[in-house]
Amino acid sequence: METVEKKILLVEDDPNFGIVLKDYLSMNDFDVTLAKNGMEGFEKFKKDNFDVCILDVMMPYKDGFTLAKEIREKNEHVPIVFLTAKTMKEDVLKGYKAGADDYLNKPFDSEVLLMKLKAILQRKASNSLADSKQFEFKVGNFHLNSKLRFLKYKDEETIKLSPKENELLRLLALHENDLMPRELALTKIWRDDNYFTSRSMDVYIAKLRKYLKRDDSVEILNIHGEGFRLVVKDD
Amino acid sequence: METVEKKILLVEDDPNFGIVLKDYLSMNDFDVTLAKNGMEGFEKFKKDNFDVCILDVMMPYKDGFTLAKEIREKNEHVPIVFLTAKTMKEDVLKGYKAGADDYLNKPFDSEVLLMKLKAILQRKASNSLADSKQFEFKVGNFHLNSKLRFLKYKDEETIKLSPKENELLRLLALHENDLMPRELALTKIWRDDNYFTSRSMDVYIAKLRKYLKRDDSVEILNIHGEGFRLVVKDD
DNA sequence: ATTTGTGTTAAGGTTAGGTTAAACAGGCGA
DNA sequence: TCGCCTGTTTAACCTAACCTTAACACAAAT
Repeated sequence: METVEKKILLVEDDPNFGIVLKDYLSMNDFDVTLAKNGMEGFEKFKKDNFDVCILDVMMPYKDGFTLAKEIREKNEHVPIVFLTAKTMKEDVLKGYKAGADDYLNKPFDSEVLLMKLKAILQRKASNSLADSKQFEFKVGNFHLNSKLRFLKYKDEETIKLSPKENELLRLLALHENDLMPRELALTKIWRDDNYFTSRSMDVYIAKLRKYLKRDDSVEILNIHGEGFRLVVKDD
Repeated sequence: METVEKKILLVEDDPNFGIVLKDYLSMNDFDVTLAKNGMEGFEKFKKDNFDVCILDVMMPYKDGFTLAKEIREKNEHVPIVFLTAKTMKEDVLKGYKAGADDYLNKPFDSEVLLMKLKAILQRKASNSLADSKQFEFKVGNFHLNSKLRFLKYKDEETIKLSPKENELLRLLALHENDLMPRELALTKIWRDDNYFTSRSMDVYIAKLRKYLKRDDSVEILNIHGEGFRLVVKDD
């Protein structure tokens, strides 16, 4: 199993710098969405759930602070990091007032940014108590959202999952490339381990296999008498 | 009622600087405990509950990083701010690794420190606070004014909403693109969760769907047995 | 060879949800 | 007081979603 990459919203008006930073962060296993200005940034923010926002302060039309305030209105908790060329004290103060989590002066060391992001995300993760519940997975070219109960293939179709389908696939994903014991699913999902629930589970395995057929690199294998194995082949 | 002053543990080996900073923070309504070295700092940390720790990095015997690690072992969440004279990248990285919440280079502006402290404490506090009252939403091409109970489509018609319609749409908007659990609406709006209130809610969902029909990019989806999801598609 | 386990499809039953319309309730003006 | 308006609930009917069970075929283990 692989956890879904953390989503970053990067709002930066300088296209060159924006692309470079985006690529750098992507290389470091972040899922980066780049917006070219404050307007676009806010639109993108509303349409998705981000783990961190990185905002350039100086942008035409809508500066980083204004954007930050709008973002804060929609989401009180999402961490915000400002980038600025200025090292003016007023700006720094304004930034913290706007709800910044951190502050970086350009030019900054990309490794430092990485560290800050990691620190912020880690802090956030440990802040939420019920974080043991994991509900987003990347399985081959599929994306499983176990909270909203859907499976998406390559930004194409969205497949709605029934509660049982969803739970079963989630359990398989949690044990990706490893044995997911029959008994585990039966006790966790069906709360009973008998002939009929076991057959019911097989029916659901068949359903999941049908969904997963559209990606050759993903497969549910049976381990006779033991359970199932969700296999994801490398490309 | 007045909130109790926030407690700060300040660990700083330079006595002059330490006293000055302590007084400055005290004047700004913090309850500051000053320790002259890492050893003393850790002892004091164990004996009390602090809201923030401010640690000098360069101290004899036990440096700030080592102290931070010890503190983190005892308390995973307490925010830590480092002070350092050095501006070395290695130090900054080391700081974030040690679980820093923020980082300040000496000499720093005391007002900036104050801002950072406020930001850190506020963030921590608002993490536990309930959702703020929000009354205006943009949902696709609609504009919802929840205070005046109307819904407007593209500067065209103004649709008046009944109290229940309004509250329900507001709840959905607050959870845009995310699950709005059935139970949440029933307890928040209907104050009772039974068969009939649940059916009533379905009737209201139908009404809202009728309103939202004029914009193809907006849709209320059902998640069987869980609740509803207000989805706004990209253009 | 026989038993036990799995793959798969389809039928059946149950519950949740979509929708419309009628019933009900309270406020308000005639 | 009566009727009307508005908002809300209840009822009714229908479809969709979900899950189990049955049935039959095949595979694996013994």
